[in-house]
Amino acid sequence: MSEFPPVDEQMAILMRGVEFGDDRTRTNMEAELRLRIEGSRKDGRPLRVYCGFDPTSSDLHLGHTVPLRKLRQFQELGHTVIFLIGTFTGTIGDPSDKESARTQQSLEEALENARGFTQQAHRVLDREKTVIDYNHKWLGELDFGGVIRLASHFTVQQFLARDNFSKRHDKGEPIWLHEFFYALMQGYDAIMLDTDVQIGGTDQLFNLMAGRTLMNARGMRPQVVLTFPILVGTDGHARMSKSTGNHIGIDEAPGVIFTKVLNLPDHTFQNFAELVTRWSQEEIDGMMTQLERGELEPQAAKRALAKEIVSIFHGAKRAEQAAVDAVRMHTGAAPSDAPRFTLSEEMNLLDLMSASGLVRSKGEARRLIQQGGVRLNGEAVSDGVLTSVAPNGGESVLQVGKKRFLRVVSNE
RNA sequence: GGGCGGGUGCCCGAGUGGACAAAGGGAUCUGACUGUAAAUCAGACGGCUGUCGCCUACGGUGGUUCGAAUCCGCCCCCGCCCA
Repeated sequence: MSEFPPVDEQMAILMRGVEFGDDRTRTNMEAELRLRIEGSRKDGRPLRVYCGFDPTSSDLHLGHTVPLRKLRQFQELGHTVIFLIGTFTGTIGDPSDKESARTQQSLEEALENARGFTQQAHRVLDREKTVIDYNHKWLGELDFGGVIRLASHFTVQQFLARDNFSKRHDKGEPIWLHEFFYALMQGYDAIMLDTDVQIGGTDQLFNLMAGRTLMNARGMRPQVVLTFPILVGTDGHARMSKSTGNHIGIDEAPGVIFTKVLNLPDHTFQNFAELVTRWSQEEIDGMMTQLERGELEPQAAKRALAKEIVSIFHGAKRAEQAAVDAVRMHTGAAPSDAPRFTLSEEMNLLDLMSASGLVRSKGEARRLIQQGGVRLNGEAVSDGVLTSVAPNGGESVLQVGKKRFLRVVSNE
């Protein structure tokens, strides 16, 4: 049976982008993966590959797509991919994410979020070939004895060696006991899914390794672990995450994604190009050289990046539109996807801005107007109460700052 | 279980009876500048209100007081040290 591509071909694709803290781990994992692939080819058995995602919100962002695209590659090579939703782990909070260590959600919330998650994941994964599973199914069933047995394979020192625990420990910041169990749960997932390979971000290395420890303890062949670089957020430094507020959601409007990418700090270009585009390494290297030589404007590079990213999730046509809109917006015209507000009676600007959701409160609207940040049809507004808009059949454009637009229309 | 120190606005953090919607910093927003970037400078940053005004806020709750983020009682939570 050789329905799988040759080993070297598979290795080349799968190892692309893999990053470990040290070379030893890399060589070991690479060797182990090769053995697995050889075995799979010989027996005609697809590898079982999984990656877990905590449904802390119902939306996936670009950071999630990095491992998703790797899963997709496994799928295309004929392997079995399990999209595991952390319906249980999500209720605990991953200590890798300092904020979420505290916010625990209910299973109901997790399941609710999982719906949007799955739907969005199918934009990257092959719907037909993806196995979806939920870890509350087995983690929720584990009894206390089972938990203790899992815990007995680790020492406290092992956990304290982990960067984010040791730092917090030194600073006297709280480390909740339940946070320690996060790694155990992820490891147990690997056991229950009987995986060959688990992938994740480099920040997940500890958790992925815990899976190996536990599988070993059970006499199972430990999973191969592949980790990938972390995608930075729009601030250019911190890991992309919704709770940090530096994310670019794949379900966001094309125009929003486009401008967010365009506004990324220049130095993030390579990180994004390598992790979230379909460009080949050669193309990216070429662009990097051009950038260094000053032959390519950083902004032009980001424009191309923005177009590419939008077209991945929304198609080439809408990416083109978003590019056009970005230019229009720069000249003060409303983009084609600006929200609309239908006026049924004459309203002053304060009421209009607050009713349409353009601002959170009238106080905010007052402040913005005072600061000269509000324009009506291109003209700066000086008073929100005296200025009003009446339904006249035409369209008025209300603008806040540089990016927020509202098209005010009336149904007359 | 004991001792000590804490719990303040989105985050960090000052404030120990009135001058507190609460210093300062960060984040954010607006303006200037600019490459629709970064950096920098200026302003804003609980809600309602056409400037004086009102309401809601300093872990929770109940008090003391003309008046409490500030004092007292009880409760909940966190850190350090001891057991």
